[in-house]
Amino acid sequence: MSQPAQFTAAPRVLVPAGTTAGHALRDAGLPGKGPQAVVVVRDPDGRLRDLSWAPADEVEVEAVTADSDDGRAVIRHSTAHVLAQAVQQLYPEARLGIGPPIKDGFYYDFAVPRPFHPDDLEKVEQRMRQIVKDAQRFSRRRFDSVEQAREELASEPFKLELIDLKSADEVDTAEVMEVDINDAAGELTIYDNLDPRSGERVWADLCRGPHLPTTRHIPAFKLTRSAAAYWRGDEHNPQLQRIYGTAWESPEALERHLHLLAEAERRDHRRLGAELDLFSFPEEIGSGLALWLPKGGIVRRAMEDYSRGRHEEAGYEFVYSPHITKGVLFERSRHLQWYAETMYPPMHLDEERDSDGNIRKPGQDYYLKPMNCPMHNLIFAARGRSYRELPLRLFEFGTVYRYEKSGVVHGLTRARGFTQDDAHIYCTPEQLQDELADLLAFVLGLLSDYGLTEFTAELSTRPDKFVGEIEQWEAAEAALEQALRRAGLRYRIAEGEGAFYAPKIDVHATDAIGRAWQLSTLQVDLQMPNLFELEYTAPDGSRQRPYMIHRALFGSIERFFGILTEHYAGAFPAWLAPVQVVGIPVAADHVEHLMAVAELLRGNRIRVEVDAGDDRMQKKIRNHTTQKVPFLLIAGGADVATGAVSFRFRDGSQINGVPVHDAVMAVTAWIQRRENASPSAQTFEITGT
RNA sequence: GCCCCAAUAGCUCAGACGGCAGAGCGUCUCCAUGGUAAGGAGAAGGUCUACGGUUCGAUUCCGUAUUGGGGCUCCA
Repeated sequence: MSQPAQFTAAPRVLVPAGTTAGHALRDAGLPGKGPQAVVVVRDPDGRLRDLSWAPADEVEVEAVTADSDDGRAVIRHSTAHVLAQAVQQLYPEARLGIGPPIKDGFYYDFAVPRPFHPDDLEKVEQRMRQIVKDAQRFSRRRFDSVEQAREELASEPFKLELIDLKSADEVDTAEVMEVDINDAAGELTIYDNLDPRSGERVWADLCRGPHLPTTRHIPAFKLTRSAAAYWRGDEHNPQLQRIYGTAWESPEALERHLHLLAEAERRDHRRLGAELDLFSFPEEIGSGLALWLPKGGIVRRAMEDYSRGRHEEAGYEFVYSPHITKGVLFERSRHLQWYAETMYPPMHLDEERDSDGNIRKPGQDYYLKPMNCPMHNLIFAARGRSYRELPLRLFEFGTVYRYEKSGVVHGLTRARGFTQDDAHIYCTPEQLQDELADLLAFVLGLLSDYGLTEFTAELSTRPDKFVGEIEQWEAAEAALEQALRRAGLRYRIAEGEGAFYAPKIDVHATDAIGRAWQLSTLQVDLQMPNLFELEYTAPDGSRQRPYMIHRALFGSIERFFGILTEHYAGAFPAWLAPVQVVGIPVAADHVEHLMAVAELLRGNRIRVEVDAGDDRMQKKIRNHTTQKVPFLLIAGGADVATGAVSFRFRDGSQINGVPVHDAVMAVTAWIQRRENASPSAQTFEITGT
């Protein structure tokens, strides 16, 4: 069936005066069931309305279907109401917080005497299914006055607080909490859940809406977890118990989502790190401090080697700096003033006391470095600098230590000790624009070489806590934005999210299952050169202050390694794989032949092993496939006789009887090309017999 | 840092109103020499995370700590 390209513009329908949107849609023949069901409508002002909405005059509305973003939000929000009702029926003492839709689902916060246990969630979910089956009608009702609302919601302290906040206009609740309790006319509304037979009110919740017509219209949902969360996201407020769930336009869509979650779990780098012998986090070392095992070490070094080569080509100079320094350095950089709480506490050294215990010499505080930039500033200042040296690009794989709060540490992606691929570029004001544009192109190019190809960016501007002059900040922000435009990168502006000393660009990459990860960061720093009084001599002999660009591409090697592990689900491209080739003899007689092949490969710097153990070959294939080895070379009597080997790839495909010389050349070429695709009989262009 | 959950062999996990500790995988030994995802037999392997408490007796119950997980907050 050939059809012209479809623009999926939402259908529009005229709603005559005195009838409901729902009726008009039904008359227009739009579906009320299935993933394409119309769940709400958008009025001419762009506001979403219940299907029971009956406009005073004839209007044209836009149908919002269940499988649209807005449609899903309505489904999820309605499901959150069902969750709240179920919880209050099972635990009558539970008081309500808020229950907004979020990415992929919804949550609802409750004040309860006892936190929810996983078993409780099952009970709640069962009750929710009953409520869905009941087909309770969501019915909108407007309060006549704030007082009336206060009276009706007297037993719900958090709802009262919302009413107070809203009527005092203290906060924009829509912005702060992703929910709005006022309707279009600025009036308070409540949604009653009505029993379909008796029409009696079963439950009610302060809400702006809109909602599905009935609870029966919820196509598919599932509760996922419970956790604590602070009321209105502020850690000074009481902690509420939050229940998370997910809801979708169809059971199939829910299934797809759950499958994606399972897929993410399968790819979890912490799990793969153990299975593939890449790294470990021994308790004896401490939270957030990784031990790299030999196989992880190989991958890491391959990553570093390639990055180092690219940086060399791009004119970077390589430096090294100590892990520990006297506090005076970080006083000068202001880190001790602004970020002391995320630094490991100092080591107090060199103090001397007399025999009475009185301090004779006060000693020094030494700190582990949380950043490399102050060190690099000292390298810049090690001697006088000329404009001829600029841009000066100092690069270091610099290991830093940050005392992250215990709750945020997460595998390699958020560790306490990690190594930044850190560089600082010192340049003249005239060079800044081009340097930034080149840099951004360099960043995207390098990341692509590791197999990440989809990028977006974020421009973070001046935060509340900042140093320096506002005009300088604005100039730097403009320079960054210009670089983004020149790179043609899709970006959004994150107001106030810059570092205390600099605005920045963050580059996000999308992985194989569609998750966005923040990777690279570029910052234009105006303050460090001032604080360190950095200078270069200009052509006219005057002393000038350079600009400084901070940048890290991987962010941290640990983090990037973790992300790549998840991106490839542990099946690294051959050039990064810890073991690139394993030779598997059909029987012991064929070991010698494979040893000779391995020797040839090893001569080409290929990481190759021959499995001469006494497992059966089927078992060896299984073992090395599980270990995600890209090339398995199998040899039996036929191969030995003809001077050949047989390939088996990670996907199970095979190429048999390839002459040894051809096989060695092809594998070597594939790896030296740094091919990111996974080799298979289809992609690996070589013929057998 | 806060809330909840968890911790048993190298790994994944079972287990017991409180009374000598279990499986699979892995490891080691032997047999088997097998053409594309688990051949067979045997053995070794444990302070049941740590420290306190209750108890005749604690891996099991209680408390604290450590580490991990899910969130909140945070992420220079």
